[in-house]
Amino acid sequence: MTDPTVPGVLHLDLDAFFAAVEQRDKPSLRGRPVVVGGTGGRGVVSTASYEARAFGIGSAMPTARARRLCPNAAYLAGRFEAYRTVSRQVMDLAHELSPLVEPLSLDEAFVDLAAVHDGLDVPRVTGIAEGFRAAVRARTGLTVSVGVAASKLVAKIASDLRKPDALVVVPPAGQEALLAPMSVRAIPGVGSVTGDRLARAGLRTIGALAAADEAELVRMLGKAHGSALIAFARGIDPRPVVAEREAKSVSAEETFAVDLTDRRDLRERLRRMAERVAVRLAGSGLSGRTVTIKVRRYDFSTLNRSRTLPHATSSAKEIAQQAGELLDGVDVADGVRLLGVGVSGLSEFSQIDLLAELEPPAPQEGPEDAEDAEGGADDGGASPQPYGPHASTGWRPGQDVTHAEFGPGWIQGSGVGRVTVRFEGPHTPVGRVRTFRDDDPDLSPADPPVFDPEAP
DNA sequence: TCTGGGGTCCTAGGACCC
DNA sequence: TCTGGGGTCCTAGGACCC
Repeated sequence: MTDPTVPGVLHLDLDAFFAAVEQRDKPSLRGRPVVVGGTGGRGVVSTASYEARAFGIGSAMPTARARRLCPNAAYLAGRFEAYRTVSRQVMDLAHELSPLVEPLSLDEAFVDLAAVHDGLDVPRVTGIAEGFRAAVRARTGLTVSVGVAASKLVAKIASDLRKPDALVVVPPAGQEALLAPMSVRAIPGVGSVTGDRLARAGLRTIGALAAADEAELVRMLGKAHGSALIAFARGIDPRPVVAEREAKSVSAEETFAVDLTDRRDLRERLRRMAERVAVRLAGSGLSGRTVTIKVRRYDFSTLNRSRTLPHATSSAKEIAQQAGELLDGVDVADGVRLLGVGVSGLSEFSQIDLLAELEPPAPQEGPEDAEDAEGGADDGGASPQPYGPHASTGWRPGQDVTHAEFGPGWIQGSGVGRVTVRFEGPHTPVGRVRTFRDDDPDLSPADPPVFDPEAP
């Protein structure tokens, strides 16, 4: 439980994280608009650099619209391996402040300072937070915004207040004055639907919400949301910082470049996604009892179908089998734009599951599955690929590569049998561009470049 | 403008059990 | 005959977050 009289909760939020890593590793992109996200026809923006935001580009915007707003930005597919490495470094630094670190995503976390410090006040937490921000910059070359307050709610709002590269400490006594005039949309958990509902009831600011009638709010938004929201508005947030939350589900999904209607094709894609889910389950030593498929249709309407097994599984084959049967119950004739599969009801891997994985496949499953696999493989080549030209060549914009003669670089673009590479890295000057045939044997994918904090 | 991929949490109805 | 009360599990849908 957090102490409402002490500014003991720190929230950290890396600035324009994915785009900032790209600009760090690609000198030619520094100071320029950079957009990381889906680069295909149906992609959306994950992160826009501040230079790109000046053009009106923001998260969750369709990339096609971003391209119209700023055709000259660099559009990159994202390098999650590199982002994970930086994230780990930042979380390690957070652990030096307190063992109680609660990551929310790759670029955000809460840290419970009160868990290790007594007598925290504004000057003390300011010193701690500035030291942390300096350490992040030195270790990763990136800027991080930080908010410190007496609760998670206010710490998170504070970190967002003067982004980028800012620290905001909210003393408990200043909390009410800060919150009252802010829009209800500033509260995490109030999105467009809840925001509109509140606005229709005349509740636009946190101050107005704080004075609202709780029973009415509960009627409008439901028990949990209604009472939590009014408490937040009144500055009451007793949620503790919780380290190491356990995963509740593991899933994979894919939006297709073109809506699909062929059942065998869909089934084969579902099977491949089931494999990815199974690999990740096994990687974390988990298995689950409930298999869910997600189907988004041509008109964006989405449905889920799930089935709970008497036992937990992490077998790709079994997940694919269950998912396939669930898909049989869904009408796909009008076109499917997204398909996904997930496993929930997770538990730690049991001995029984381990044995089942080691045993040969049950004989009665054999023939049918073999047929499916063959049909799917035949089908694969002719089917529409996700995200057009990049997927077919294998080169994705932003991807790290190395060339036998020219060394390390990154893919600037590809198409019509050619690929353009810029040869530079985090500690080089802006590099030169060269174009190759996209099947040039001298060109190969590479690991992300290593950022060296000691480099000049 | 036309909407990704990976998640979390909540609600509500029905089955089933005691 | 005609109708309890509570708890848990399952399924489906939806809001929201980064």
